[in-house]
Amino acid sequence: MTVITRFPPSPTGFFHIGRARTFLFNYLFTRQNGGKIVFRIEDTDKERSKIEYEKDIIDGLRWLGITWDNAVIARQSERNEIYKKYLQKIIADGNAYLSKETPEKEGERAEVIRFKNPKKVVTFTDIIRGEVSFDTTDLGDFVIAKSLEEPIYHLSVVVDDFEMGVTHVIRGEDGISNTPRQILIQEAIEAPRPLYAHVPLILAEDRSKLSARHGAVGVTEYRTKGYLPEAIINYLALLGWNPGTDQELFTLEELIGKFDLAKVQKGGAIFSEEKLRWVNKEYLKKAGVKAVIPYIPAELTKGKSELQIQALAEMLLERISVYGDMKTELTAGEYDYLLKKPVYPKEMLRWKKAKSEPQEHLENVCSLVEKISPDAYTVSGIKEALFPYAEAKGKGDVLWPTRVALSGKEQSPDPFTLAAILGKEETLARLQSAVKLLG
RNA sequence: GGCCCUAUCGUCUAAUGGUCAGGACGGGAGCUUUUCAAGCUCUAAAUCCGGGUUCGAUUCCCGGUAGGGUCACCA
Repeated sequence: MTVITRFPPSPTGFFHIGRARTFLFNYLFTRQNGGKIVFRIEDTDKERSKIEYEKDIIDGLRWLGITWDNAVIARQSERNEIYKKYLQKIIADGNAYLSKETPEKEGERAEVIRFKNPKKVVTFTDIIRGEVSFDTTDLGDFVIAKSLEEPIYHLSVVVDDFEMGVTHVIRGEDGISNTPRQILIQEAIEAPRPLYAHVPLILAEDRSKLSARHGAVGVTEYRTKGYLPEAIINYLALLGWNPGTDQELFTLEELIGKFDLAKVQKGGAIFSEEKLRWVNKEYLKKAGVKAVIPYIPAELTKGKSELQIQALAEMLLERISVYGDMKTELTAGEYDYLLKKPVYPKEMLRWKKAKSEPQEHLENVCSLVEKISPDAYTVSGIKEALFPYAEAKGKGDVLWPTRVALSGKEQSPDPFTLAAILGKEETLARLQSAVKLLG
């Protein structure tokens, strides 16, 4: 039996991180079984469906690298003829009927189509949860369409899943209570019952269902913040599933190989951006220095040579978890010393444990820097030039004032890195200013 | 409230009818280092409660409690 699953977003909101994980689980399960995924836009609600949401979902999926298999995306709004056919059958069989109503809200109809509830206990097997039973009596005769031309979600889903040959319905736990009425409709149209798997919800800090009121929940927002798609995939896969080993970092291929739907957790999991940041940092390290360069804010690279940018990128990579951190820290003034000449009290130039005066050291450092050839003016080249002197005179005595002269800060990257980023000319200028300040 | 689902460190989770209940993030301490960052090492921290079953339950059963989901002419 070929596995067929589906991505059935309703374009009534931006691409949510929780939906992304549900799609990911569908994706992993289907790929490992050599199956097919049907992408289907559930836009039967014309008022709430918006093209911008649809675009956001598709863009987000592409960015994450989650693929589907139908070249043309199915669209429920174009399938009314099909639903109508099934509605007519259900009515003809006596399983549904036209019902007179008293409209209470705007837009409500005086006549709708209600399903004739057989009032029985429905039991289905959930791959994640085992047997689940519902008594459908409490559901009453629920509405399945506003008219023959306007089906409601439950009807269209069941018809589509049947027509498209869906074998596995993998969806969020919030869909579990929809299952009994959908099974009832399946039975009415004589469709086989797919296998169900209800994955636990992603929760906010307060353990409620993660939603827009909890801040960043859109995939696009994480993309804008500078997260790597691989990191998000990796983190999301681990939220509610694990391979049973200590491994935490996986490629998509590894996930496809190791994922096990039946081992998915039953309880909801709180989304931790803290941990996502850690995963992302691991991926940043793998991507390396070259990958950081395009993301460095232009203010920091302006007028800098390739060697300088290289040193800058190395320094930044060590300090960030997400590319967007560079922008955040820049805005916070974290890198002001790279943008303008530092201002600091001259006492700062003296290391608190110093045994000698900084002025002479700074003068000597100046002349050592002077002698470095342009192509050796790198972090390691500068270190090579200065370190023997620093070791001879006391590392703190020499390096502390050098670093402060370049950054004007108690805490900053090391002086070799700073010198390489600033460039020879600026480095010398700053060292000379420091000497002048002391003199 | 009805119905459904769930319950191991703060968080994500592993494990077994018998272990010092393991790992990761985050926290704390230390090492390294001119400072910061990074790195390394160490450390604190959990089986919701009450009954059973059992020689023995975190694990199996029942009850409670707590949390979540869902109860549309939305999806």
